[in-house]
Amino acid sequence: MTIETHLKKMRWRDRLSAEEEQAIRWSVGEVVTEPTDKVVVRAGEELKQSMILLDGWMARVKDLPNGQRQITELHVSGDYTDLHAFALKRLDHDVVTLTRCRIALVPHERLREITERLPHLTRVYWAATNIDASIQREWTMSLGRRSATERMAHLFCELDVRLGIVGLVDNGRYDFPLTQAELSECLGLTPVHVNRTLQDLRSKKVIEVGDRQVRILDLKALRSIAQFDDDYLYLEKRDR
Amino acid sequence: MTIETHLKKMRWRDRLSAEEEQAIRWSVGEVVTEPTDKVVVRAGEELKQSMILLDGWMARVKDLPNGQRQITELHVSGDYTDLHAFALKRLDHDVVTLTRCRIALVPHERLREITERLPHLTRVYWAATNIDASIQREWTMSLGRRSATERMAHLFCELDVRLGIVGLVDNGRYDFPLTQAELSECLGLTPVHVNRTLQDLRSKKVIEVGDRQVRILDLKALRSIAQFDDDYLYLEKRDR
DNA sequence: CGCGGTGTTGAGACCTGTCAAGACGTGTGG
DNA sequence: CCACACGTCTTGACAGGTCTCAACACCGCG
Repeated sequence: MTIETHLKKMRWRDRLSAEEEQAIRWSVGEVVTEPTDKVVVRAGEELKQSMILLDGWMARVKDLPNGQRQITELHVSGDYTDLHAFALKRLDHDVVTLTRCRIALVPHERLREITERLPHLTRVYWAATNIDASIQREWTMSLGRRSATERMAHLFCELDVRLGIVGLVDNGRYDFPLTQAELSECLGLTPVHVNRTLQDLRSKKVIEVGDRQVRILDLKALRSIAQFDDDYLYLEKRDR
Repeated sequence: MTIETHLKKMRWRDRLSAEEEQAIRWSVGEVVTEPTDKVVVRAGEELKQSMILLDGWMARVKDLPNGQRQITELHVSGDYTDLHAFALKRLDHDVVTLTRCRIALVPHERLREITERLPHLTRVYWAATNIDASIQREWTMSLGRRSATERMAHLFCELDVRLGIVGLVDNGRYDFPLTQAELSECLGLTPVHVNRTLQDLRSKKVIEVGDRQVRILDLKALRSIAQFDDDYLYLEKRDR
């Protein structure tokens, strides 16, 4: 995968001019590879660049003093994992790899230049961070109001859509490299209960999870369990 | 309260030039008053303006098809309640009043002009929406990993800081107009359990809640219960 | 061959939810 | 001024979802 994956995702929601696409390509500096389970960005540190994930899975993680962890968002190919760091300068959470990852680094200096010269692209990227926030809002709702089964079904629906956008879903099947422990950190559950909830979904014959991949057997039923509505993913073109 | 409250909050995190402050003042159009419990913005509708809350309390609410509700963020005087609507054009949640509110309306046309002419102010506002997202992330963490008592303590710590910024805390005391039912929608609990959790905090002699106000008796203990750390509120000046 | 990480299962505890009833305060209308 | 309705807060008994702790199976890998 290349930076084209990121462009593909951006084009899903906005019409980008040739100049803007060129600016995006120009903004990318070094491409690096990071191993599994590496804390790529640590909460609080001063940041001079942001990252576009080309290949692999990453996550935003918040730590509690007592050692508990909450994953607040998952990132897949084509995602800007910490574009918000450009405006914030430091983050309130870690950014970690969940698999081996290829990452394109974007110096903030270049993003700054985009905000100086390309107001429309700036608004588009602004919207991108807002959509991240929207996803987080949906997770908040899941944690507050959905049962374990619903919450899990919802996550798999979300990933189905987000991976679909960048062509990573094949016939209801997609790679899913998280361990049950990591999944439990997304869903606010214990690993044991994640295991039981997976069995519940499996027994309902809507989804199979295992072997580092997800297989959706009955998307309609899965969405119905999750009360899933993709509005919050803003999959539409708008003038910005 | 006037638009000055909003400026006060902005100045907490950024040095604004005279031109930028003027642009903010210029951006404000009509000021309107809305009654309690009004849905001011409904999820999905096309938006042409955003709102700065001058007086009162508002909230972002997400509805589930089955009628359950989750409040994903509370807004107080000086907050932009839906600045993200500028880039997104529609929202994935409602924005509602919790009290009688005075609201300044800001046409998106003027925000657009700011993004065309004032890149620094644009980055500052971009950061503002990112801080909203950070608050939401912290709520996600609360819902995922903190117990009812911790979660509630955390919320009251957060409000203590956020209201303090705009001068609405007097000696550990601040107005708090939410009903226990509304509080339960913030915390992902039932109203009954909110009642019991309040009694728990009260019996620990750290806080008293009632009569539409909060009185913090022992801030240190409250913060310790909540494992509160205000990093996520970004209360520092940075060059953007 | 043994080890660590991951997944699975069982029993019991605990936190939070559900349901129901009553107390209290406030505003309204007779 | 009283009667009443309504929203809010409070309490109790019980149910249920999720957690805790512990043990074991499985597997890839050194």
